[in-house]
Amino acid sequence: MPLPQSLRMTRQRRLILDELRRLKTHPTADEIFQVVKRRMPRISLATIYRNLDILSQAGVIQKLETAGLQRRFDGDISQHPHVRCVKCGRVDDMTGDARPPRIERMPRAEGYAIHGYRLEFLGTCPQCGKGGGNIQ
Amino acid sequence: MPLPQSLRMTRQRRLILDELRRLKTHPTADEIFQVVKRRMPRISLATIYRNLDILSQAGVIQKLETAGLQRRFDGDISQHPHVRCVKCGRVDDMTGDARPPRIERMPRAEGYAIHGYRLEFLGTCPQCGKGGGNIQ
DNA sequence: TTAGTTGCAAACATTTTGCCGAACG
DNA sequence: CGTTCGGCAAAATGTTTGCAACTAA
Repeated sequence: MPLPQSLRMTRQRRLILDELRRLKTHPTADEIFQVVKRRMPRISLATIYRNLDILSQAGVIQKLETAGLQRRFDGDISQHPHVRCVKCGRVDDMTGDARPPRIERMPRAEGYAIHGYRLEFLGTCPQCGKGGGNIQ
Repeated sequence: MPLPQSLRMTRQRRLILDELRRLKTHPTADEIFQVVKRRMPRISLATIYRNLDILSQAGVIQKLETAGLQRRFDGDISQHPHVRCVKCGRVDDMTGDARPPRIERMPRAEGYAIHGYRLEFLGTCPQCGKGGGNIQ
């Protein structure tokens, strides 16, 4: 479904965008839903999905291409590396030197035109590190 | 669900493993199902899922952590880079120098213990490269 | 005024689970 | 012969869609 000719800033869209930008947790659609619902109780999950889709297509937010069955979103559209906790699935920003790694000796694939790559760090988050971690 | 004390090599498991190793396409569970069904028509999709899960837990196959809603599997358990076609979702092996990139200046994340990273190349596959490519 | 948007419910797609009879070792 | 496994159907999970009413511009 292509973007419409003009985008309206509805109360719902504004709120979704504000909350996504406020959260630093790279939330899933449902996590955004739970937060937004506190301020707008009758909002529907479908509205969340539709707006996340429209906003990411418009380049206002990022749909993260992190591994896993659930999609996560980021209000920060700058390209920066993420860590994913292998135990609970939580995603955080990497801090410090955010420079991407230099890839020497680019591998090839027969017939493919390579455009780029996606890098995701794996680790154990603070919560899961101590206490053994609950697999979510 | 933990692995049982002993694993049996049933006809179903054998067939799933053989077909997965034969295919070089990093198939989804359903794609394996379609292929296996030709030789064992009464097999169930649940059996495919259960066996793919058990075999990957046992380290016999790989559950790929590629982006996207659908999981893909690889009968080759060596760590090697993959390309994903951004147009059709197909996944192929990278050939040539398969050495992982050297990451200088490892970024950090507060409180995380970083174990490693996941690298996935993006590109356009031979089919999608010519003809504009059909979004699947 | 009208194209774009919402809430709701229902549909969809993928993966998981409970049950019980079958079969591997 | 005990444990593991398979087939089936149903459930669970995450996402998308059709539609009539509503609303921002």
